[in-house]
Amino acid sequence: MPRDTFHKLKEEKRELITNAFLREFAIKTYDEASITQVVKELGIAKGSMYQYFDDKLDLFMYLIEECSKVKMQYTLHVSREDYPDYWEYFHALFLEGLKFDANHPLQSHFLHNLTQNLNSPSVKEQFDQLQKQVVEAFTAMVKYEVGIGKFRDDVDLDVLGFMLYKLGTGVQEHLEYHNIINPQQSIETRTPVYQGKKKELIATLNHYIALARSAFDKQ
Amino acid sequence: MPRDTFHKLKEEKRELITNAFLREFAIKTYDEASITQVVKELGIAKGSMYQYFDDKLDLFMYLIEECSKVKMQYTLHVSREDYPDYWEYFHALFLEGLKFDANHPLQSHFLHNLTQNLNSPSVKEQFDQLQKQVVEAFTAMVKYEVGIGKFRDDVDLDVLGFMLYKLGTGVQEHLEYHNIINPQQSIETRTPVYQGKKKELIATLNHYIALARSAFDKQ
DNA sequence: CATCAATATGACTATATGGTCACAAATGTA
DNA sequence: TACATTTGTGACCATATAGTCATATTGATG
Repeated sequence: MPRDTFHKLKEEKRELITNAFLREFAIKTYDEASITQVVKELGIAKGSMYQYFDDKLDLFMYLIEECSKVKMQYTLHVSREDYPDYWEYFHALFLEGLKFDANHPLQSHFLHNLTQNLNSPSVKEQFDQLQKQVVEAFTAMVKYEVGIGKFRDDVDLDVLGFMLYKLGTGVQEHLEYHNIINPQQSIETRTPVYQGKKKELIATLNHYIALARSAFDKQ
Repeated sequence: MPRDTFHKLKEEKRELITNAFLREFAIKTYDEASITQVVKELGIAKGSMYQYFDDKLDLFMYLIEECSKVKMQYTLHVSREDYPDYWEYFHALFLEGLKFDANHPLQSHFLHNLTQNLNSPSVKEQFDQLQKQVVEAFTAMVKYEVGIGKFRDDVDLDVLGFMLYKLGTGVQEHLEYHNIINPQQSIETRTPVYQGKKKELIATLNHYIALARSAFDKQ
């Protein structure tokens, strides 16, 4: 948690600082990211940062929380009940992700880099915790779908849940792997990751959904 | 590539060195792994290491290569033609992996840690290259199965390939996530990762295969 | 204006490590 | 034994950064 001092800052300065660090952590590993550098860039003293945050990890967690909040505003709009089918819901979630990316590129960049970022041993614990939350959310969804007879019931729920989680991250990784999106480059050019790639994303997403339907749906 | 000096070493010493570093890289990130420490442990001079290898990366790549060779000896036994069905072949590959793990725990540990290991920016390039090889291998398999009419042909080959790749890594990650296996602990106790967990592995594997059959097979 | 608390500052410390290099030891050769 | 070549050695250097702290600055308050 940031200290009071940070919250008391003028909004402008607070955002300047937040954004500068978002940028740093968006292109570097947690361990690589240098407070010294960013602070120099910002023209503020390093000591000040330690008046705002307990330490590097505190700062990092704050950034995660802020970005998550912003993204939530988008995904919480989408509600399962509005869709007759889980996969249309799943699809809709991705579209919200697109909006988020377009409107908040910096936050999107940061979150894109998070996976790699979090492999640093220094934040492994935090990563495991986050991952657990996400997997559990997916497992809960699966459970619901099985319950209402939409998903198959002959496969372990945990397997379905974990696979659904992997499916979510898989689409993005697929697009990165095939150079359709390039988060690193997008960060440099400060453009949304999916700018001009909406069609490609949706096409790939639909392919994955086609596979997933066969795998998950009760036949 | 290790220097000649290294190859000329007595086999015993060569293995002592190799094993010590396998252990180090099995429990730490590439960046975290400390040559200084291992060398101290081994009781040899740091300078000697630089007579054996160009640098840290050279050493690391050597370890990858050695372990891969050993594992290959197992997986190359399995041939697609001996199975009527891709998934039985897939299953058989995992069983060979089990044998490898049981007979070469150290190498298995190292390879298990490789994924996390390779997220260090210092070796990102190497990781991408390795990943590319693996994904391409899977994509080739998929292409073959589609060709002989076993796999569906209405989904992009790249999607099938990438998903199959994810499936391979997914089973292991699933077991780790659910604490069925614990590579870190296994390294400490120097026991094979899957020791006493064969049944669990196979059960989970079969669940994933059940899903995959529905997803990939031509109906 | 004077006083006190909250902030800002940046030189400095502690800490590690990859890699080098001049020199020592060992091994081979004749 | 005398010489040459290959190996082994470990003190040393360059490098970088998270975090600290005594001090200076600012701002509010009466």
